[in-house]
Amino acid sequence: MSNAKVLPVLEPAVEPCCPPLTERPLTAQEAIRTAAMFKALGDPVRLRLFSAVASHEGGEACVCDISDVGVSQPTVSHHLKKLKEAGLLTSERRGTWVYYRVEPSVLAAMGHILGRYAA
Amino acid sequence: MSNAKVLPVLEPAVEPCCPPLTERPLTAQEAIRTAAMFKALGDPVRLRLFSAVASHEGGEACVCDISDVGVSQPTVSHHLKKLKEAGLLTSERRGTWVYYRVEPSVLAAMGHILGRYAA
DNA sequence: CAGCTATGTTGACACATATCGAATCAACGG
DNA sequence: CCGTTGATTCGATATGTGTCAACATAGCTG
Repeated sequence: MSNAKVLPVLEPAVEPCCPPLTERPLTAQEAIRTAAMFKALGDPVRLRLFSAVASHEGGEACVCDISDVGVSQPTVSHHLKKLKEAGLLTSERRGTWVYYRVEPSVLAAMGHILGRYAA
Repeated sequence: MSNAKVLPVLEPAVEPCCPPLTERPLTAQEAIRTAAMFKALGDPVRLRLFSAVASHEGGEACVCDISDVGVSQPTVSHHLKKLKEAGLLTSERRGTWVYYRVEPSVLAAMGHILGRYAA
């Protein structure tokens, strides 16, 4: 028992977690956290889905708009779930369709971690 | 024999390949290319190794300086090879030790791809 | 309510990858 | 030239991951 911070999935790595890669060597904890964000974008299908949402009008898109990436519908759903778990996307059901939206803070954190190279 | 451009490892995806994720949906080709870069940083051990090199004095470090990440020496070598194949690091042998150095252009490309979020 | 469409979930499988031990290669020193 | 130390490669294995078919769920519409 003890504390309730055990569940890893409830912490989508949104908070400003880690310093730029050039500042000092990351600790094991920081590396696990940061790697999860990069890993989420480390798959071509996920990257295309994310890009489709990010570039869509209004910063959001329903699954029906973005599901044409060459894989089956369950696979699309699977990848969207991964992106959501990584904190990169949020979803909301409005009637028949489910809309996905980009979470800017996590992208900002990734840009921050890349440090001076990203500038 | 024929031409010498057969080896795939000679194309480390350094050139400015892709637009920001928010500009338009990535094509399949672009996504494969971009995902490879993010994937390389999507492992905690690789991230720690890369951070150790990036934050080391002079922007370079020998394997002996950074191999204390909790995995065996062959595993360290394996991950460094992956980072090199992704174009994130370059290596050079000087006497007994091998020195690794950050390739800034790839990091810049990643920052560019993150788009306005990284700023 | 019945049927239809849009998403999500489950189970299974093929493939990739992270890891280690052992062997090998490279440089240095006696 | 041989032994030592650092670094990579090889072989094997366990785990992770992407994928799809089948099924389940949610909401609209008649």
